[in-house]
Amino acid sequence: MSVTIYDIAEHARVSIATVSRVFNEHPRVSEATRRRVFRVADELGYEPHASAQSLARKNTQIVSAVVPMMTSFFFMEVLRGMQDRLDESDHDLLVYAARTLDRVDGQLARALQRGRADGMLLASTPITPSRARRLAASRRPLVLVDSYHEDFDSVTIDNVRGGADAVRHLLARGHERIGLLLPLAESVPGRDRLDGARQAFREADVDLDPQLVVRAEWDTEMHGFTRYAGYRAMQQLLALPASERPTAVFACADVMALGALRAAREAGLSVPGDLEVVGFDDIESSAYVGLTTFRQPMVEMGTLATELLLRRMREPDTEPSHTVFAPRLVVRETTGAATTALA
Amino acid sequence: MSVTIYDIAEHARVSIATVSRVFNEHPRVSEATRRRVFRVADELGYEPHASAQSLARKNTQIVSAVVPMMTSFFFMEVLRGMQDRLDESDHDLLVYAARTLDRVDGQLARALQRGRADGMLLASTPITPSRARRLAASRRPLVLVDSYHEDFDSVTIDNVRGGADAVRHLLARGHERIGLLLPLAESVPGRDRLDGARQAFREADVDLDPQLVVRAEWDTEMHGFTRYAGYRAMQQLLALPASERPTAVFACADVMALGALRAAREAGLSVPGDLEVVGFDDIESSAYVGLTTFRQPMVEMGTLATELLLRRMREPDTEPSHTVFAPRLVVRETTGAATTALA
DNA sequence: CTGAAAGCGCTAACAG
DNA sequence: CTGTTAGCGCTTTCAG
Repeated sequence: MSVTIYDIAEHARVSIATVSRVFNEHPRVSEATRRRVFRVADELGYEPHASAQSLARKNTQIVSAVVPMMTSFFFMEVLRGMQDRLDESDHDLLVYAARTLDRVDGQLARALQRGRADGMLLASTPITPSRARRLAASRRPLVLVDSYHEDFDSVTIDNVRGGADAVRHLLARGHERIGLLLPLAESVPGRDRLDGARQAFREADVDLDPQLVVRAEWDTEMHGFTRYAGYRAMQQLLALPASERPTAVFACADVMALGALRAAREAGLSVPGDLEVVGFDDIESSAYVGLTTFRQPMVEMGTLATELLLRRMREPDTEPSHTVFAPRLVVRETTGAATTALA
Repeated sequence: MSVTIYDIAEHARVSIATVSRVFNEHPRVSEATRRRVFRVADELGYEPHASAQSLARKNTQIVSAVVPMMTSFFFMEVLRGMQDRLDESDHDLLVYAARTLDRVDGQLARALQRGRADGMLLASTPITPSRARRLAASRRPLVLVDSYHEDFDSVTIDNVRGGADAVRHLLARGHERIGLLLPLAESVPGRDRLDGARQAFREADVDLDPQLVVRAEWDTEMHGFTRYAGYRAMQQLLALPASERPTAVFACADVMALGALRAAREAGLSVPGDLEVVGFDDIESSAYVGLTTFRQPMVEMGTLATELLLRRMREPDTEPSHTVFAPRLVVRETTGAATTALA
C-alpha cells in the first residue's frame, strides 16, 4: 500500500499530528523535527492523499467548469485563462463539457455534487429561473461566464453594443439593405445582438426590411450556431429577387458567417465585391478567411472569472459583481479591407 | 451543515449501514425500508459526499487528462470523445492543460497526486525514459493518446504512413521539387512524418533536395507547430532562386501550412496554380481554406482511449495494447480539387 | 513544541 | 434483511 502519515510518524518518531503540521507549514514546529519529517517523507516517497485531505479540511482545492462545447474555440480560450489563474493558486480543474445546451443541466448536477469542487464556473448558459434556484440552493461559489444573472458574479461581453457596432460599421460603409442572420430566439446573446442592431438602424433612421432578417431554423440543438444554419439562412436571403437582396450581412456568429460566405461563393457572388459580411466572435478560422468580426477577450474573461471565483470562495457574502467587456471590431477583407493580419 | 447518512438514518429509523446499502443498490434491502430511506433522503435533500466516498471506497470516479494545448482543436475533439465515454460510466474529468510542452511535467505531477484520480489520459507528450519511469512508478492506470511507449496502452495515428502518403499524393500530381516544412527535431510525430516522406521519395526514386527541407526554428516552445513558424519557413523556401523553388510543399501540420499559405499569398503566388500545399491534422480552419490535409479520427481516438483506460482500471495487469489509426487524405483546393465540401 | 484523540462522511466486513 | 463497528488518511482542538 501507499505510504501515509502514520508510516512517517513511526519512522521519524513523532506523532501523526506533527507530520501533518510539517506538511501544512504550521509555524510552531522545531526546525529539527521539520527536517527529519521531510527527510523521512521523501525517503518513503510520501504524498498526501487528496480525498483524505478534502474530507478533513472540508474543501477540495478543485474548481469545476461547466461548459457547452458548441463553440469549441471560445471555450478553449476561456479554459486557457482559467488554467493560468488556477495553476497559480494550486487548484485543479474539473471539466464538465456538454455537447449541447440541453445536456447542461445533467452536467450541472454532477458538478454540484457535494464534496466534488469548492466552486464552479458556468459558461455560456442561459440562467433560467429554475437554474437560478438550483444554483442558489446549492450555495456553491459560482461565477457566470458569457451569461448573466443579477444574483451571481458574471463576466460577459456587451452584445447589444456589439450588434449595434456591427450595423453601424456596415451603414458607415454605405449599405442600406443589410441582412441579419440570427440564431434561435432562445439565444440570449442572439437577442441582445439583434437589439443592438435594431438600435443602430433606428439611430440612422434606416428601415430594416423584415425580409432581410432570417432566423436560423436549423441545428436547433445548437441554437442555430452552426455553419450549416448560416449557410441555409444565407441561401434564403439569396433566393430573394435580385433587387431585394442585401448588399451586406451581419451574422450573429462567425460560424454562421462562414456558412454564409460559402453560400455566397456558391451563388457566384464575390465578397466583398457583391456582398460584405460581418461576423461575431472572432473564432480561429476567421482570421484565415479574412472575416470582419468582433473579438472578445476570451483568455482574459477566463482568468478574470477565475479570479472572481477564488475571491468569492474566500468571501462568500459579498455583493455579486458584473463585469462587461466591450467587443472590439476587427476589420478584415469581408468588409473591403486590403489585407488580413497574420494573427 | 449539509445532510449526511446519519441524519437519514435517524429520520428513517435505520442504521447508517442500511442507508449506505440503499444508495449503493445493495440487493438485500427490503423494498419497504428502501423506499423509506429514499423518501427521507430527498425530503432532506441528501447527496452523497464525494470525498468521503472516495476515501472509503479507495477510488474517486475521476479520470484525469493531461494535455498540452498547443493544438487546441485536436485537444477539444479528443476531449469530446473522452467526455462521451466518461459520461456513460459516471466518471468525472479532471483536466490538466499545459500551455507549452515544458509545463507538462508539472501538470503530470498534479494529476498523479494520490487520491485525485483513478486513471490518467496523457496526450501528445513524448514519453522520455524519465517520464516513463515516473509513470510506471506511479502505478496509475494510464493511456497514451497521440504518443507511444511500449509499456503503456496507446492510441496513435500512423504518422510515417501519413508522411509517405502526403508525398505520394504530391508525386502523383506530377511534382518533383517538393518542399518539406518540419517542426523541431524533438517532435516525434514530426520525425515520423519526415521518415514517411523520405520513404516515399525513395520508392519513387526521386531525390529530395536538402535545400527544400526547412526546419522551423521559431516558436520552439511549441516545437515549431505554429502559423508563424510555417510562415517563416515558407519564406525561406521562397527566397530561393526561382528555378530552385519547390512547386509543392508538404507541411507537417496544418497550422504551419496555413502560415505557409499566407507567405505564398504575400509573395504573389497563387495556390494551387503556382504552388500546391498539403498539410496534416485537418484542424477546423483547414476546411475553410480548402487545405488538402490528413484527417485523424480525433473524437474516436478520445473515446477509444477512454474505453481502454476504463478497462485497465478494471484489469490492471493485462498486456498494453497499441492501436494505430490510419490518417485519411482529404483532398481540397490546395492540391487542385475543384470544390471544398461544406463539412 | 508535541501528542492524544476526536472527528470528516462513507463503506464494508462481521454478526445476528 | 439489518445493525455494530472498524477503518479510509488527514486535520484540528485540547492538553501538556
